[in-house]
Amino acid sequence: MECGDLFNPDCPTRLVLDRIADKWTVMLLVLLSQGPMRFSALRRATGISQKVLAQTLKRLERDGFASRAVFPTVPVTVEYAITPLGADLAQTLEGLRLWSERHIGAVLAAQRHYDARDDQAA
Amino acid sequence: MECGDLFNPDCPTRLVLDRIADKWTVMLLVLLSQGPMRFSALRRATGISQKVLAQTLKRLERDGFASRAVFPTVPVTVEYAITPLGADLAQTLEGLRLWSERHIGAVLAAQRHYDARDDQAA
DNA sequence: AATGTAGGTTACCTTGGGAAACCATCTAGT
DNA sequence: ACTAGATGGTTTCCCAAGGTAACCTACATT
Repeated sequence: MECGDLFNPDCPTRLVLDRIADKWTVMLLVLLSQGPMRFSALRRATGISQKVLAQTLKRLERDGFASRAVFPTVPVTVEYAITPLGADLAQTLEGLRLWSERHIGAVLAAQRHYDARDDQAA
Repeated sequence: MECGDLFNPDCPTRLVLDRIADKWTVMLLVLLSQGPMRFSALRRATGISQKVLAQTLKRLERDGFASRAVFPTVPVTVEYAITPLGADLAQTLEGLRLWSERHIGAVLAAQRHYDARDDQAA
């Protein structure tokens, strides 16, 4: 049942959107697309909690977006790298990052305007 | 403090990503970019719950992505339309929708592969 | 009077994220 | 020998966000 229709609630395409339309997923994929990174480097770069970072990386690996490599150094080194599929997605997500950085001013202005109007009503 | 650096945890750009990297936001903006829609039409098209739909639409309005118009018909008609800012964002998100629909097969295949490997280990 | 429709709000419960502690393994320092 | 420190997690607990279902207002039909 691979209907390919995002707007059918029973379509598996929705599952894909559920996964990739997530702030941590976006941030990790954009980071990994710049080069492989280790667990603690990802943690420091994003500020994500250890638990959720581990969960999110597991999902990225399961979905075929990232690969996990363990090097028996001491202490152990675990490196996460992006896959071709993940790189393809990251390119799409990069547009989202650029949009955020470019339009944040407009969004904050809209919020101030909305909140001011709200105060009048109250 | 509009630093414009997505990877700084204290940067307001993160707030923007938090809002737009959300599955309901993506779906609603893509829908609204095709034309204005009423509350219940959005509800039927997405399957989102009434409570969360109302919340998400309020946020979209506050962030300047959508506008709300009330028509005093009976019963009352409330129409949501996309704004220029929202349309700009929706164009970026449309890429995400297309990606989901085009690569769902690869993702499902990766999941099957991962799960099969997992079964062996167990 | 009862029912239906549109657009919500409210109460309640369950799920998921965040903070902090713990753990295994090895090395370096004293 | 003992302690501290780094890495990559897992576990525990708590709180906020999401889902379900019931209710509400206003009017119109039957």
